[in-house]
Amino acid sequence: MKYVTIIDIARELGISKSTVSRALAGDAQNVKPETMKLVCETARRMGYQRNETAVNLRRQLSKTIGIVIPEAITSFFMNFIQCAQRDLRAQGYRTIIAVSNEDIVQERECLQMLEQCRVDGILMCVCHSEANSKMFRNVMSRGIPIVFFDRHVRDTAASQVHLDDVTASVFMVEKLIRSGCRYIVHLLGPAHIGNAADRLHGYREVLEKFNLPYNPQYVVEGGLSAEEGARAMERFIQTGLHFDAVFGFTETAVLGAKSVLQRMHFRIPEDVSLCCMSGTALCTLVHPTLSAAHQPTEEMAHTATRLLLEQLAHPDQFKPQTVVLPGEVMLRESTKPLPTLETV
Amino acid sequence: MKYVTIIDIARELGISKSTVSRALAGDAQNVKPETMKLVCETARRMGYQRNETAVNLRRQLSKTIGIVIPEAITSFFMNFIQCAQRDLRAQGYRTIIAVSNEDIVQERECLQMLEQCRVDGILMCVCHSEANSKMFRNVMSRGIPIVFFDRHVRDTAASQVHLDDVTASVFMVEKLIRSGCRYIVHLLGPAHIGNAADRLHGYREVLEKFNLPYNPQYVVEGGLSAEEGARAMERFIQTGLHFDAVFGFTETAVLGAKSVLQRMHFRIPEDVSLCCMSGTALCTLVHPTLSAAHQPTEEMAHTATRLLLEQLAHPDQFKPQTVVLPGEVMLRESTKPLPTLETV
DNA sequence: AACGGTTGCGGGAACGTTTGCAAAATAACT
DNA sequence: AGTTATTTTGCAAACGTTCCCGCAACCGTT
Repeated sequence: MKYVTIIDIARELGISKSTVSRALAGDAQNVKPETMKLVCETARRMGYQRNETAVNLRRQLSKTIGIVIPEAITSFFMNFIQCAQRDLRAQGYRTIIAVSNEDIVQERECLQMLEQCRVDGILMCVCHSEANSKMFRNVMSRGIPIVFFDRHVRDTAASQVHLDDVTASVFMVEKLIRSGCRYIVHLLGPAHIGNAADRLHGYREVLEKFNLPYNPQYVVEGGLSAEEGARAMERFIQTGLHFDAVFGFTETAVLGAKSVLQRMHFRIPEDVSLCCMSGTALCTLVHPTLSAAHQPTEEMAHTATRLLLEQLAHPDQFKPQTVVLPGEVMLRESTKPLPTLETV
Repeated sequence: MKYVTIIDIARELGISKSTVSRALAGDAQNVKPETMKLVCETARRMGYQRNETAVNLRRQLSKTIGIVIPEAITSFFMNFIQCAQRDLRAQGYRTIIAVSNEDIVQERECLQMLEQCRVDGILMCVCHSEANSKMFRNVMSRGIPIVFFDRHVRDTAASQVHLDDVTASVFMVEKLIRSGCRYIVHLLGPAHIGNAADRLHGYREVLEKFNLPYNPQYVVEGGLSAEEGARAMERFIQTGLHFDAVFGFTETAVLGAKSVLQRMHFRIPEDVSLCCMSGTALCTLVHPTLSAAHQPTEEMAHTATRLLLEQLAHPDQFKPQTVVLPGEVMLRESTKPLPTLETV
């Protein structure tokens, strides 16, 4: 039950706790090599484990970074966390994860909890592009830097890193059209997620470029979950409108749509091409494999932690930065192959 | 940068910090109602956020529970964490997540980190059934209770909660046989995961029950990941042995096998039935949907946290307990339907 | 008017560590 | 040997809480 403290070690060796502290900190400037060795050895022998709580209280910082994510189902966030955690641990930071469950009230609670834990900084993926922005400002005004990732945040003085949604969706929808699709359903993301507008924008841009008519009936709220996606698909099918492709805001919703289509014996991709943004490893596990634009998860995590660590290291010369990363589009079995150059 | 402390509040009101502390703690016994209201109001007004670090140092505990998981890809662990987190927060506990990446060295580091953070207890899913058992004993001897979940741990004095692997696999394999399968491949889990033996045991038990021969060539190491599962499937197919079903240790490996089969135009379930243990929501997203025995994730999380909290509340009267939960078998499209009673 | 009981509050030590400053011990010079 | 640098050590304060202990003020009882 009782942990060994530096005082125990000091008593054991008949020296002062200051010296023990310095020795364990490896302060070669101020402690004789022999003493140092002696202290370190007895510390190991006695099973000393430094009390981080005391250190944090003394140092007035926690060496802890909070990570707030909206959900913990998609592997994207899990991968992100793992990457970020690795980078942060390398710099001696712990992490504490908080899940907002796509709920702005829970998101506020998460932030408050992180503040009480005196985190030094926060990596955050918001569940609403503006709902909690005054609270974000509050937190930052208390000197806790926030870096937003993945989802856009409207007018903030913080750094952000996210996908180039417009370019990626333009790329993706263009592929659909070049492969022969003309009637493309878009499963729209929720309005409160900023990226939804960008992805829709990309979709419309391509239609315009190819002189195809934009029909709002082909844009349906697809939600985030597989269930919502499935329901959206069913609703669209009931309209009786002809379609030959589905381009979705996110993977899970499209997978929901996919089940519906397959259950109704649509052939993929012969009858309907399927593709989405925000793809993860899941896309390669389903059948047929799903074409998708992937977030550069690792790069996003590296960039976000780098921005945060830089801000922590030099709070004075901080300039908010928005890093936009290119998505990687992977064409798989769920979309028709592009015509070869010869046939064009 | 500077947080408001109880001393600031005390100074503001011209009273002592003791009173402030008591008032904020809601100690109605020892503080006059008016004082209490006054203090709470000024605290809110001044934006007071209690310093958890100081509290923890003083209280000699951290109100923090560590959760160690082997990976963060499967949604099982994510769901588990979310459930556990909810239960723990309800009791005023924070959680800190550590991922061992299926590596025993990293697992040790995780534990050490948690000790340094002075966690009050640990929920743990081991990556090896015995490799770190002396360290587990060490941690527990220091008074930090551990509850192991999901994966079996050989001879430990700690509480455990896991699936009834034998029964669930018996049930699953029986379904295969009753649906007409005779040549069932088993994708075996890694030897260092205790559950693998139980699941294999269930598989053999059913064969015996139905007087079917046990052929070790039909049992192949399937690993944990989709890649390993795919490779295992390929290797088995190359043996040229006839098979009509695959029963896998885990979902991801079976999904890997599934891609291989589908790419080779095996029809599922007409040519090959597919099913697995450790199913998650993923099973319903793939096509055809995958029959699986599901872990009762929420129940497991509830039970594990309950055991841990009980042990924390009454360390003296602690008796290690092993709770074995029944799995829920879901038959989906990847296995042939059972013959109806009339036809039997 | 003196007493015991309650109520509300303040003083101060403690939790384990770091760190500025001063003191002591050692080394390096005259 | 004496002085000055230099290295090595110890003292004590601080971080923000909690909580034991004691003191005062008030209450009701004899």
